[in-house]
Amino acid sequence: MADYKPQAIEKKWQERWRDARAFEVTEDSAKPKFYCLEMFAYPSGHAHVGHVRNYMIGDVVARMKRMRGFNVLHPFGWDAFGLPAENAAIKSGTHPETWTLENIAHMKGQLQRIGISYAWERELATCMPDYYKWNQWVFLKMLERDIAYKRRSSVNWCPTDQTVLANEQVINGACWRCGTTVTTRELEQWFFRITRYADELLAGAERLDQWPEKVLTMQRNWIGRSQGARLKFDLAPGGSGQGIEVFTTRIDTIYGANFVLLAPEHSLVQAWAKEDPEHFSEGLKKFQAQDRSARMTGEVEKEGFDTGRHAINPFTERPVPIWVANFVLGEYGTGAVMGVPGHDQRDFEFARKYKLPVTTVIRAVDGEAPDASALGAAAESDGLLVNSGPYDGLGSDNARAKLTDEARHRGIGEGTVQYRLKDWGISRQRYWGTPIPVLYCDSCGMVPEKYENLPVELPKIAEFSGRGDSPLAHVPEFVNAKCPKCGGSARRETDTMDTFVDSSWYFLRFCDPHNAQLPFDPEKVAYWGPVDFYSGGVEHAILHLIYSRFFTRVFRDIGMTSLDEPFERLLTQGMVLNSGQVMSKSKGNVVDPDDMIARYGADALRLYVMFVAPPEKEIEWTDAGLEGSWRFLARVWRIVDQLSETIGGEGIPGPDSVVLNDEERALRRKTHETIRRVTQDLDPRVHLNTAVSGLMELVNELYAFCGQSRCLVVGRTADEEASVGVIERPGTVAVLKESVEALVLMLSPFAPHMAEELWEMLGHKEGVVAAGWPPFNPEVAKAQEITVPVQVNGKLRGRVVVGAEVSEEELRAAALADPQVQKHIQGKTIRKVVIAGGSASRLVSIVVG
RNA sequence: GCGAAAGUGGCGGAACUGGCAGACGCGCCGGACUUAGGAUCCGGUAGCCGUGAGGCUUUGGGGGUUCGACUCCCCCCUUUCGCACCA
Repeated sequence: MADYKPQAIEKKWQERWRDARAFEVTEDSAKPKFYCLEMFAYPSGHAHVGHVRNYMIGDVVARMKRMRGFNVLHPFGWDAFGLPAENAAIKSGTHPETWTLENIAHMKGQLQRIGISYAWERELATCMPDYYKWNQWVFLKMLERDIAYKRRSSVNWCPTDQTVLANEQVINGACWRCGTTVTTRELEQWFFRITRYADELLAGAERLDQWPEKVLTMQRNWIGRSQGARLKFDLAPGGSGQGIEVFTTRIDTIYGANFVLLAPEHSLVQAWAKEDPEHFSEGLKKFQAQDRSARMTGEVEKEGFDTGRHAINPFTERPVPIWVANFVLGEYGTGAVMGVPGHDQRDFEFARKYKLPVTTVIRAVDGEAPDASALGAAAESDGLLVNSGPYDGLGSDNARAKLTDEARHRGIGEGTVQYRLKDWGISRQRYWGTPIPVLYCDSCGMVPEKYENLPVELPKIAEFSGRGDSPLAHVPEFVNAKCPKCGGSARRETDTMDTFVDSSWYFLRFCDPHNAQLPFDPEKVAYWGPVDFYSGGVEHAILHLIYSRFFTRVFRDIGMTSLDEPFERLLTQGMVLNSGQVMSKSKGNVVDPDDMIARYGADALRLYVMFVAPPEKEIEWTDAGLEGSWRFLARVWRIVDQLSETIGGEGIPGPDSVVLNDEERALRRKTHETIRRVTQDLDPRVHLNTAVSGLMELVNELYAFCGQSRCLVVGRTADEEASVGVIERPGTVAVLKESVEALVLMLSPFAPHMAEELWEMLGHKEGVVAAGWPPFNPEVAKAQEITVPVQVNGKLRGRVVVGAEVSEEELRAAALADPQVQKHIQGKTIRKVVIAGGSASRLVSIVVG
């Protein structure tokens, strides 16, 4: 008998897996494919338990699917470009590449010591030229299709990180990475036209029925589709050529539009400010002092000033004043809105503050016309139109259609759809990213780099100052280049791409990671795609997951794949907390997996993290819980170790070919019930915690069985030990063998090293994958006798034991005859007897009165 | 403010489509084994009443539907997350 010593076992199997290239795969049409992926890692240094939980979840799924006969692609890689590497360079002088590669080496070791079954030959790092070359390739394709374009625009600027941020990267007005309040800058920037796919991304979300509803809702809100109309207000007097176009979703309230509001950034405001600088600079001054993010999030009070100009409401044909208001956003819609104080709360507050008239033009279908002034709030619901000339009496829906039609006929407006989603700004003024492959030539203007010149490599030497322009701009040998068109002198673009570009298609590259001709072979992606199971943190609900859906469609449109959606099923795993807080170096509460492996082994660590809570939920780290999992594994080890001599031999007859007694049959039933339960919990449910508890129950049952049948030494007195003999009954040997083997196989996705070791101890030459998932036999799982609970007036009063094939009449008679039940029904009238449930859960419910 | 999810023993959590609430584990209590055990094996463990058989109460609170509700419906409370002037 040997004690359970995880460290030695784990090392042994990790070496074997590596030497046998056990998890490498190729396309194989004989097996169904399964693409299992965890979000790849940013190589920040050391992975803590919170990071590796995700890889453990994916590994259980991958290993289980392999055993169930799937050809499983389970790759891993590194999201290796990004700011922390560059910041480390500024701080310590280490080159970003050195820093990144060292971190990758360390973290790879950590993952290998946890025993994650990756196809390491497919490993990729986005900072390598053979990867980012294809970022540049896609960029050029996007340029050709007008998906990539450059424009000067007002952009989000993080003063700490000294770079531009995409809208998706600004959280509550602050930088997603460092939390600094974001400011604005006017810059020439490259954009990806993700808005072209807005409708498709929205519609596609409807079909993602294996994604968490929460993530889909967040994406829908982010895309923010609004159906409405654009409508032109002419300027008064004279209604000269130029007017003000507004966007509204409530054209049904047009007769209540008593003013027009312009964003301070609106071009007309800028023009008028030139004509009348005194008046406008006075008004605009207070907005300039206001924080942009505070303005965006509505923290500042609604304020405005009168331009002194008027516009004509195109339906009432009356002049209305034009005001500038701080709550109107320049970048949404047309930067101008119509003010309907009776039916829009913001406009109402504005009107009240500046004493502008309020008109009611909608009344409730079954009520009076509400008076917003009396109400103290705008009546924002739909209803029936009043005070609206020829449109009086129409419902809001109907009126919107009619008014939009009328506006179109008159050439002053049209129905339109507006999105909150904006094009994705991808220029970053940083070094450690993919160079944008374009040049600026004095005679040819902007010229894309030629495909054959890719990759445009990052120069090795760069100065890391942390200044607000790209470090590449200070490397003359990079900047100065020849124009690909005319051969004259040209300057290279010195901005690099947002690192979210890298992660938007890496899952496709994994299908063909060493392809030197193309980003990937379309046939390989056709075989492996889409990702069947994708897991990662919910913090990527919008950023990475919407960009990836966008990129997949771009690859589709350039003919590289027929996929629309990249990820079939998404699991967002919960975080690991320690002392109630997220693990972080600064809080000093990180748990390093290597420390836990040194104490309890990787298998116990994996088992604990999988068992303590469902994968989606956050968990609170406890050493005691980990120890409990270790105890369970040691318990499995002991029983298998002790039984291995008896059940590990050759030529043992199976349980179908020997006579079984009641106890043996019961153990067999429990074994098959467990197979059914654990299988379902893993696939398709991914309820990993209950799968583990199912295995624990089976182990408890095995101990009880062995205790009774005296075939186990553990826990006995010295005297008793002597009486523990050789197991004589062939039935006992047969059911124990079946049960223990099923246990070891089902445990193997969770505790792969120990399971392989035990499997070998049981006399098997080939590993657990070759053995396959244990088969479930419904005949064996079926109970011969069942215990049926009996309720009287809804309270549990007794249980009757009957044959599994009992008829309803027999069951009713047995229930009524039960002495416990009798006590509660005696002398009362039986009103009703309900026999409920199918074969799985039966119950008798008696109603007396 | 709007939207979503969730509230179950001392703790983490189970209960698949309305059918035996508290599986499994942690912790705690007891027993066995033992020179000893923080090892191991066995047992107990929601609360209250009762020596016991058993009874009553119990899934955030209140109401409802049903033979039967952790599960469905309505109201309220709490927590977490997301959105937050998008016209």
